[in-house]
Amino acid sequence: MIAQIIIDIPAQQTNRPFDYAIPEALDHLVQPGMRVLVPFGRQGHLRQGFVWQLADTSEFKDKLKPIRKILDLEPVLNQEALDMAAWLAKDTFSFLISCLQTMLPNALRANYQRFFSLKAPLSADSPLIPLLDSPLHGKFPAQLDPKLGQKIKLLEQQGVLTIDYQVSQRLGIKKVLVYRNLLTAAMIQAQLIATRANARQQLLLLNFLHDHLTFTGTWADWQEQLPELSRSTLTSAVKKQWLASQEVESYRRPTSLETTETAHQLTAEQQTALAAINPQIVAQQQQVFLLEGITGSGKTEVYLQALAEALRKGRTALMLVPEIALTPQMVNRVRQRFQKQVAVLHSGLSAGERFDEWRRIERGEAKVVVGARSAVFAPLKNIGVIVIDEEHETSYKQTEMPRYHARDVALYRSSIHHCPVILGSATPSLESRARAQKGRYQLLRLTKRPQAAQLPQVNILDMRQADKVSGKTSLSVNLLTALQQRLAAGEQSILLLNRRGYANFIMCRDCGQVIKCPNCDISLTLHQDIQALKCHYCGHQEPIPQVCPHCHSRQIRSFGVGTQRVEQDLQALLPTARILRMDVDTTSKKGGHARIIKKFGQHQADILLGTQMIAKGLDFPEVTLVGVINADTSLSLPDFRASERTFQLLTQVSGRAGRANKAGEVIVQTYNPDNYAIQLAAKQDYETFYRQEMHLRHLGGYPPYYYTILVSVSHAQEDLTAQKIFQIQRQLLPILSPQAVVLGPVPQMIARINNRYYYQLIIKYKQEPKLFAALQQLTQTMQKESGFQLRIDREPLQFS
DNA sequence: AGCACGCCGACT
DNA sequence: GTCGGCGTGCTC
Repeated sequence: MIAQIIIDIPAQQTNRPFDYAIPEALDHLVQPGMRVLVPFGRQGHLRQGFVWQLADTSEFKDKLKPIRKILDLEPVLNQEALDMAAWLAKDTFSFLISCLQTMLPNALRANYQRFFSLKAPLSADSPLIPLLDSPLHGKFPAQLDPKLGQKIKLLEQQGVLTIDYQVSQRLGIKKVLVYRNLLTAAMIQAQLIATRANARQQLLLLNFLHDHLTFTGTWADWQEQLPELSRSTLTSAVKKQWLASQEVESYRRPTSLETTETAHQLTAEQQTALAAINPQIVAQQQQVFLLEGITGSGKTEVYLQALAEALRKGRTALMLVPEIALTPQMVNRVRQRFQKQVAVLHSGLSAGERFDEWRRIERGEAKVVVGARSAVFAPLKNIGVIVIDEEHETSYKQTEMPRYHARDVALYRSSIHHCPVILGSATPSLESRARAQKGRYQLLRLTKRPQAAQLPQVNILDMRQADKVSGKTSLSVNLLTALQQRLAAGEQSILLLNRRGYANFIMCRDCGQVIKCPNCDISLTLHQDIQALKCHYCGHQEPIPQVCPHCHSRQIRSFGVGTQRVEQDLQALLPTARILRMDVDTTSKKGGHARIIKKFGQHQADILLGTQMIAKGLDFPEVTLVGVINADTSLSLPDFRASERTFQLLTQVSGRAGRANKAGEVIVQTYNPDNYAIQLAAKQDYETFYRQEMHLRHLGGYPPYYYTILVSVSHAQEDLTAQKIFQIQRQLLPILSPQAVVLGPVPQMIARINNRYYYQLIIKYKQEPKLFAALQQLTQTMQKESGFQLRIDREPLQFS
């Protein structure tokens, strides 16, 4: 037998299977979907590969090398997954190997170790005895004897043992430090006197210990009780022997919720929606629903009851949520409904945690999967319904190979599993809404808020006329006054800084030169906190210069509004306000995002200041004011989706104000008060926006009236890059119909990144039967052209 | 990615 | 003559 194997070659210069001989010892063990180690190249170095297919013969019959080792006793990818990989590779012009790897948890891409657990002790003569490290637990040796492997597999089939996998790098059991008080009440009194009055944190800690002598917990637990406490105070307290610290094993899935939640009473609209969806789950029909519901209209309840219906029918369910909306609040709500049947996949998990969840899904222990983009590949069997919440979110599209859109993958899977798909949003993408218009999707609308909560009062503030706070160009007196009022009333505010297409750069006032990245054609961004200039494309970093590098003038200043700058200004204007800043800088650390949200949710701050990420799916009942500092910066982007993005952002952020019993107010500062996107977002009027925007897309010949494909080439030499893109254009033009439009070739908006030059062209088309094959052909030929990189992006969300 | 093969210029 | 620079192509 011959095994055709997709090999993981780092450079990914090849996209076809390689044939290998199956040694006799592995004869009936090798199956498609298994990972194997094979010798590759002249040196015969071992590489990991996926068995793609089995075959009887090979045209390389005399050159065949044998498979060296199998890494799985059961395939990690079933036939459905392999077929999906083939489809995905073709659909996104990607390499098969990259598709196979994105479908697996990271842990399986690297080395891992295998263990087995026994249900009962083995008999003394069992060949597995040498592998045991405890009576019921054994370890696979690095080089497993194939006969032994066969034996283990047989025992697994008989249910005598189960096989567990662990990642070798993460093999160490996760440990956390737990701090425990050592002081008695009397000792605390003594220390309180002995400690200097300006040692604020230490006094804080002592006072807390006085009232909680037995308090024990991790750093996170302490911080929850004493938000101001720094970690170093705890460590120094250990040194002074006030506290003892101890390493304790922590489990990867600590959360098991005691509380349960049952289904809510449905509104009439929610009932109508479910009455349409549920029969399709029962009938196993591949029907797509577009659930268009204003913020707070209870879309989630519809999802949850649809998931429940799938489970009742003995099927599984998949729910996709944007990464940013995968908050503990959100996850807990699903867990409370479905308890242990839920598996959660998100980027906050370590490789080990993620793998544990993946295994639970694969074994069928978890029947409901909640996760971000890549969870669409979750190894669920017999899917009954797929939900995509906030379906318009751009984060569903992956920006690297394979450039898939989770929505398209979901539609593919629904056709295999014969199940309905629910796309939900308050502001659907025009593509989806247009398909609903044409009847390809069924439109379901939720227009009312259940608890009769009223929509917030939205005021559009014309910044051309408005009084501005003296010395500040970005803050109106109205907004400042409103902030002061909330502060006085003890209520919370959210401030959105729309930073899309807007950054903080440094320019010389004498010669007008902007400081740019030496590797890329882009200005460097000022980061006040680390006192450095940073390139957001290649990561280049340099200190802030004192004089202009071109003319040596001292008149170099920063321009633009950054969150750090606004935070400083606000703090100066509102000295008593507790301001929390949320942007890439403050959330990059693991869990930083969740920590800020938690802090704000517990009302430990008065103002939450941040970029787009504060707009998504957060629910803070105490917030009564939402301010948008610059509504229109995203309007001026050279992107036909600029209005759509602005509308979505403003609609979402406006929905954040006053959701419970308190009335909310929204202040939108803008230089384009008459713009339709801004006007209609203020009214939360999606349908009118949809019609108007569709009209403009029609006039401009943009999606959803046309499909788009971006073809981009890069090379270290600019002239070669330009030549190549024109050559590609000449190749493609003859096979295109007269209806297709080719835009470009042009240099990319940022034409040089990391010392590579980028040129692109965009094809707009309706129906081009020959185009895909030609592009497929192009990926093949370009592999042979060294130094060039080709990128083909179907339906790109960013045209740069 | 590696690594061999091969074509060219510079050197003991 | 021969050593070694790196551009090019292959790996079942």
